[in-house]
Amino acid sequence: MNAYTDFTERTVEYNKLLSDFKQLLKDNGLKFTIQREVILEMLYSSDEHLTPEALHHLIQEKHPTLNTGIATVYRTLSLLEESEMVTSLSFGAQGKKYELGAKDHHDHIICTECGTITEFVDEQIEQRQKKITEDLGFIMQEHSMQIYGICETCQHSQTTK
Amino acid sequence: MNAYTDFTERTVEYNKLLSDFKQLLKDNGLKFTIQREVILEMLYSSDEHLTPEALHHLIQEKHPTLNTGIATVYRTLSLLEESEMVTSLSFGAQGKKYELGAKDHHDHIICTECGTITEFVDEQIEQRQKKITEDLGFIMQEHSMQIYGICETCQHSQTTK
DNA sequence: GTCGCTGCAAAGTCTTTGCAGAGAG
DNA sequence: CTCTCTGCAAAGACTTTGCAGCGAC
Repeated sequence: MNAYTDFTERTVEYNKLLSDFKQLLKDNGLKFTIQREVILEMLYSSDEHLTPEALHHLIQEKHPTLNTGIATVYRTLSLLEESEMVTSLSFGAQGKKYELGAKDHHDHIICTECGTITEFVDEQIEQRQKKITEDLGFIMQEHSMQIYGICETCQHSQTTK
Repeated sequence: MNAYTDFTERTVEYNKLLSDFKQLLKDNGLKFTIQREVILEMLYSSDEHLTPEALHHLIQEKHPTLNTGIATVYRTLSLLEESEMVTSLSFGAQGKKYELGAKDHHDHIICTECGTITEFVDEQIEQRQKKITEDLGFIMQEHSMQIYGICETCQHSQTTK
């Protein structure tokens, strides 16, 4: 269904992520704690764009004994964002959502009915963006694009509205 | 310097905006108040992407006698946004910025050094977005794109950093 | 052992809401 | 006149911070 997900690579990918994270911590004299590991793991395995609150909920559900505080979630997300291991998205609604940034660059298409976020990449647009940036005299650092629309599922259930 | 700004059209454009706004209010049994007019006027004349707070400041500066409250600014912006007369942008940082939506569609390139926002449109990307959306089975409603980089001015003063 | 990390609760931001008087239609 | 708006202040939502004990190294 989704050509971009290759399950056979997940473990390898996650292990790399984890060791990158450990390295990052070591380089900065920070400690590798269970809470930090769990946050990374949840971000990785959930494959979703999570709000800090949703992430916190998920952690309490999967690892209830840890009794992780929301403050730790915020602190770790900030840490990960500063280190560019995760990216934050703020689409209109209140609050941010986070996703792992280790994945390849991609853009988002958001269903305005059900809120689902789908990812995509288009090489043609990528190149065009680069050109526009240069034409305007900028040095490009990053970019993001969102399309808002109604997904196939919601189109079909549209009659109920 | 900016090919997209045509000063001869500004008054006409603003008057249209204003009468659209009055019509909108009338259609919904709402009242046309000085505060609402001033908010629209400031949004129009400032040509910038304003935060509610910045807008409030600007209003207090230009129309100190009105003593406009921040709550009114928020209420009016929500009203304008619902009616699609303004668009809100949320680029990473806390809080939203607003811009008049009556202008033609455009995207944004943001300088990560000085925060300046430049607008642009690229027909090629527009069309590509449409195609992608269709390919993914979505019905497109709107879209937004942001490029982050370093503007020409900041590149030159980069040495000071 | 040391020094950073964590949970808790308190403090900050930004935004929304309730209310009584002011003002548009 | 009526009914919506407004400013004010209080309440909410989300995020950050201070602190004392806990745990990684």
